[in-house]
Amino acid sequence: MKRHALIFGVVGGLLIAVLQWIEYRFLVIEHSGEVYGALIAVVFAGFGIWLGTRQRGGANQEPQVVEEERETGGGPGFSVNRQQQQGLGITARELEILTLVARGLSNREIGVALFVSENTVKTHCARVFDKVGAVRRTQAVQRGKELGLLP
Amino acid sequence: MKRHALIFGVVGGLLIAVLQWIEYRFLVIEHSGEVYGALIAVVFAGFGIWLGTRQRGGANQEPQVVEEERETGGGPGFSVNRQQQQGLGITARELEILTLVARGLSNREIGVALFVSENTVKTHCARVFDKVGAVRRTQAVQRGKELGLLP
DNA sequence: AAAAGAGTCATCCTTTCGGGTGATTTTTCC
DNA sequence: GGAAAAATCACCCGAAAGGATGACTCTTTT
Repeated sequence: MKRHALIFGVVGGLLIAVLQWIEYRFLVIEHSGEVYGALIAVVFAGFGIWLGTRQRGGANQEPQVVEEERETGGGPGFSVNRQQQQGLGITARELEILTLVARGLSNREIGVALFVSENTVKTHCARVFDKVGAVRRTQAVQRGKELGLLP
Repeated sequence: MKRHALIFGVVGGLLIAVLQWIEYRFLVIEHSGEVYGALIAVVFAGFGIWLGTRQRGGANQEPQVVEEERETGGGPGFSVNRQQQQGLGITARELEILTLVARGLSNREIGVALFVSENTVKTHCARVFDKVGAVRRTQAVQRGKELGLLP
C-alpha cells in the first residue's frame, strides 16, 4: 500500500504542476475561483480513483446489466463459500463469470455485460470449469452450487 | 506508471479547459462558487472512478440478490410445481430430461441414461426449452428453478 | 530487476447445441 | 375403434461452446 501512496503523490504532484502551468499560462488573470475549483477537482478525482480501485470495484458500469435480471423472491441472503473459492484457487473474476453462466447468459452476452470480449469470457470459463472439475457449463453450474459458490 | 500520470495530467488539463470554456460561455454570469466547485467535484469524481475501473479491467460485485434456494441436490423438501408444469404443458418426460440437463449431463449422456437416442433427447430439449422460454440449456435450468420445476 | 498472479485477447480446431422439418410408433382417452 | 397426445428417431444446418496454445498488460511480490 506504500506503492499507492507513492503513485498518488507522484500523480498529485504532476497534476498540481500541470494545473499551475495552465494557471500561469491562461488563468492567472482574474480567476482565483477556478484555481479553487481545480483543487477540488484534483481532490475528488483522487477520491474517485481511490473509490474505483480499492477492493477491485466499488462502483462500476456493469451492475445495471446484471442486476436488471429479475429477482427471484426475497429469500435468505446467500454468501459465497470463500474457503471453497480460495481452496480451489478461483478468482473473483472467474466467480463473476460463473455467476452469469448460472443465470443462463451466453458467452457473448456475458462479454457485453462485463465489457470484455467473448474470447476473454471463454478463457475465464475454461479456467473455472477446470477448477471446479466440469466439462460443460451446466455441469459447472451444478458443481458451483454444490461447492457453495453459487446460490 | 509515469504514463498514467502523464495521461491523467493531459486529460485532466483538457477537462479543466473544457469546463472553463463552458464557464466562459454560460456560467460567467452567476459566479456562485460553491455550486461550481461541487459540479467540478462530481465530474472529476466520476472521471476518477472511470479511470480507476479502467485500469482494473472492471470489477466484481457479488450480487446479493438471490433466489431462495437451499437444497441443491434435490434433497427432501422439494416438490415440483405441478400447476406450473401443467400450465406450461410440460410433460413428465420433458421434465425428466430437464432435470438431467440441470445436473450437467450432455444430450448424449442423457440418452444413455434414459435408453433413448440423442436425437430424442434433443427433441425433448427443444420442446421444453420452448415451453419455458429459453434458448440455451443453462437458461432453461434457471427458468426451471424460477418456475418451481427444479430444486 | 525478476517473477508470479490476474486479467485480457486472439487463433485454430473440434464437439456440442439448438432450430427446423418430417416421420413412425406407442399410449391415452373419448 | 379412432382421435389426440406423447414419445421416439432421423436429417440438415448454423451457432455456440469448449480445448489448446500463445501473447500482452498491469499489479504485487520478492
